[in-house]
Amino acid sequence: MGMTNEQIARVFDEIADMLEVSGDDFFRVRAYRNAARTVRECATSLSTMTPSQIRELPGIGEDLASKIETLIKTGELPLHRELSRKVPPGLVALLRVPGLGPKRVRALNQELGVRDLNTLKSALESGGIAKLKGFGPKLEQHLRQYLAQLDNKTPERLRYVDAAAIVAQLIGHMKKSSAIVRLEVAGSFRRKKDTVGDLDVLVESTEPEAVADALISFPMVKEVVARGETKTSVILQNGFQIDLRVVSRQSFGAALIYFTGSKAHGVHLRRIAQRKGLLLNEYGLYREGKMIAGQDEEGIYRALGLAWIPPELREDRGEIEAAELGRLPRLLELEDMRGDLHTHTTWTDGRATLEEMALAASARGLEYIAVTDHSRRLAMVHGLDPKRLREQWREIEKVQAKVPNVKLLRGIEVDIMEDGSLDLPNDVLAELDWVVASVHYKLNQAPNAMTKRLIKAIRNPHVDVIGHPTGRLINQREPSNFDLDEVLRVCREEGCALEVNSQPDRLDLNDVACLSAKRAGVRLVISTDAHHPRDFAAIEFGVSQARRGWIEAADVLNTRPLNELLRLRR
DNA sequence: GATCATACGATCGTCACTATTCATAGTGA
Repeated sequence: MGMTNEQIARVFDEIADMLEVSGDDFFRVRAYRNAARTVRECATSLSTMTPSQIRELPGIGEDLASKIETLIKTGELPLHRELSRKVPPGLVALLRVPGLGPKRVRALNQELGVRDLNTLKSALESGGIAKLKGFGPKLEQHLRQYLAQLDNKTPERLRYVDAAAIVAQLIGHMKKSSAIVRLEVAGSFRRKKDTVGDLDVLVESTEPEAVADALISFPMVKEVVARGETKTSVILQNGFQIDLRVVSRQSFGAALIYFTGSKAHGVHLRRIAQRKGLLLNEYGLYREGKMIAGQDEEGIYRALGLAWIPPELREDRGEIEAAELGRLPRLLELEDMRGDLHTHTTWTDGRATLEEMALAASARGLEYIAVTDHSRRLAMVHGLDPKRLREQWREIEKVQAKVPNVKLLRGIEVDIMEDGSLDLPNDVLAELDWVVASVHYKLNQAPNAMTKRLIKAIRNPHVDVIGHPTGRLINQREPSNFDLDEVLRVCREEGCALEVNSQPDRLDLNDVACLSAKRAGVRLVISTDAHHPRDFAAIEFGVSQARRGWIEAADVLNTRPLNELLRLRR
């Protein structure tokens, strides 16, 4: 049978969710969550491990080991099946509603028969929720607001990273077809937008039928919505749509421009073509009915008098004017990144030891990393107080001796308190090589208060950079509201940098804010916020956002060699 | 459910904030 670690982890996570709303023992729930995490992070496939090796994993005892064995052998688990039968599927989703946890969800279910978002809505309409034990008028009001906001939300777009995972599988599958000469994924995916609504797949082929068949046989496909001569559309099990277009070699470049977009970019290009007495469409660039370009993008841009424009810039935010003048930015490249200035270890909520992180950084060829664990305000992750921070410095010294080729900077991710003060005293901060200051709670402060809070932190001379400045979590949490221009002004004045956090659900600052920062003369830091060795790879996503924001290597502090970086500190 | 270790039974990351029960349960980071 065989199951991937991710699949096993998911079963355990679902069991934990279902046990939780069933009101099962909290520690049992946590045991399943821990196990899910262990399995997910295990570097070798559990299907290839012996039972005794599995038993040795931390948090996996006799019982869970045998459950894993059952899963690998049969692909399912009686406990999971039984719980799925007992617990309404929509009930688990209610745990994600702010203000609702296992206890309240259970109460809603037992007292009012609430099973999912819809029945919750009816319960709110018919009243009575506020009378439930543990519920009151305030909470009822919050729930109403939340549900109303859900209603006007546009359908969810996938995070770039999730789209990328689908693309990787899709390409692996399609490449097996010999009918495909060339394949490119266009659309917002190619422009590296932080979220992707659907996939536009462009294929060069002389056998459109065979290419369509290849797409339709992709295992994730749930439904074929359209099938024509050159266009096929399918919907995947997760609701994501893929549009396939088969084009000829001579039109490939024109189609690539057309389907990469953005729409505004395309409109602007066609206007330029018109001005020159040309016609641009998805098949090519024509003069008096005769094709003069179309096979590749460069040729079309050239014929329009433009330099080739990187997809990340194609938003009609001035890139066409810049291309006309030969003044396109020389965008930041992945290879420009020399160090990572935001990382965590097992001293707080990291999942790997300082040594493991240092070795991973070395393996990736990084020149330096800042070890920036949390400060004490984040009690849940056992945030560092001055005493433990100093203890960490001793370990940094020891690990540095073992891993000499990556410079380990003594850092902190210090919490910005509600009033803008910092969670560690200045004399301690003064001893550090690198200080990231971040907001982790009370993210929904009024805009004025949040602006003041950030500015006070920026004015602290020890702060090098503000971490994940808006606090947004893609599809989960809105960015906090503050006056970005004012914050940028003070950053510029104080020489404080802003972070582009590369975690796939943060990407914070986003592309537009990167551009604003650049225009305001504020330096950026692109970091991964790595909690695990494999997180270092996420730098790719931060770099993409920065590229979308016209960022060049010179705009980013951690493209510099170490000595230059330290000199540039304020 | 795992772990530790008085080898059975206790312990398992903490703390601040919110709403309601105004001292405490529930939630969230």
